[in-house]
Amino acid sequence: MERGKGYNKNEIERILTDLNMTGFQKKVLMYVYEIPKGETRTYKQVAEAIGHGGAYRAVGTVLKNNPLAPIIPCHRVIKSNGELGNYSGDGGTARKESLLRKEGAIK
DNA sequence: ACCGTATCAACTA
DNA sequence: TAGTTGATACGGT
Repeated sequence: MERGKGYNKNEIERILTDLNMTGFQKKVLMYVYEIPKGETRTYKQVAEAIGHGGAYRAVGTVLKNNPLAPIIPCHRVIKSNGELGNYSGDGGTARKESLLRKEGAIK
């Protein structure tokens, strides 16, 4: 059941608040945190899901600043074109592709 | 296929 | 307060 993170949605919200994150930042991070394994979401879809439809650019800005990189599966967020986009984590976009392929989210 | 423009939020000076 | 940046999207040429 537990993947080893040991964090709950409530904990994430508490941490984000403690980091002085704005509502937009928290919405994006929490939504991405709830993306199920094997599923991928586009930046635009995430933006619309949190109520900021056209803020797909801002979504990328948030993930780039992503203070919870090891706990939030930011690698599940891709471009609307089906491309992976970019990734500021260790290994860069190559790592992102590897993770998504491993989960079966992509071919 | 390539380039330019549109749009939104956060960061820095 | 204003200017710049950025892990994008879409349309026109």
